[in-house]
Amino acid sequence: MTVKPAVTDNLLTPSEVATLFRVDPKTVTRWAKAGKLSSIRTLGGHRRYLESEVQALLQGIPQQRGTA
Amino acid sequence: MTVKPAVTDNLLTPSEVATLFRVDPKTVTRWAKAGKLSSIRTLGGHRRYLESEVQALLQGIPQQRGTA
DNA sequence: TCGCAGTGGGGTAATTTGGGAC
DNA sequence: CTTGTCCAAATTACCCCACTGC
Repeated sequence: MTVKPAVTDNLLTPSEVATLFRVDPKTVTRWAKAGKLSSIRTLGGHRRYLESEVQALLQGIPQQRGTA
Repeated sequence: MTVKPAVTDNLLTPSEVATLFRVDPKTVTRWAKAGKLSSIRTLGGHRRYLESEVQALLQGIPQQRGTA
């Protein structure tokens, strides 16, 4: 059934995502605040992003919501 | 986090590519719109170009499509 | 505990976008 | 046909400082 293994739910730091997109870490934070990127927060308030999410976005794959 | 594997191509900003080609950023944008240049967008809509692609073009290496 | 690098928050300047026209 | 410049708006980059993460 061509079951895809794990989704590599690896967490990336703002600088990691920023490097991937060639933007400023602050910009990545802005995306998270804008709700364009899913973010997990540490107990200290820092954000962490899903690598799978970032990879999908890099490929130009929008968030598929509702496959009606 | 200071070092990261280069699993992704280096991305250039419109002004970077424009400087490399000695043209206006607007012209670079037109190339992207014309499909002559591969480009990925940031979540904000800004374009980022592959340095490998630009370098290849700068060297006069046309994109072989169709192998006709 | 200390220190270093990274991160968050706010604000401002610079860049990029989009379309139309010459 | 291609390139450069005008307009307005949106997005991004860099400044400060205080705190987090390791």
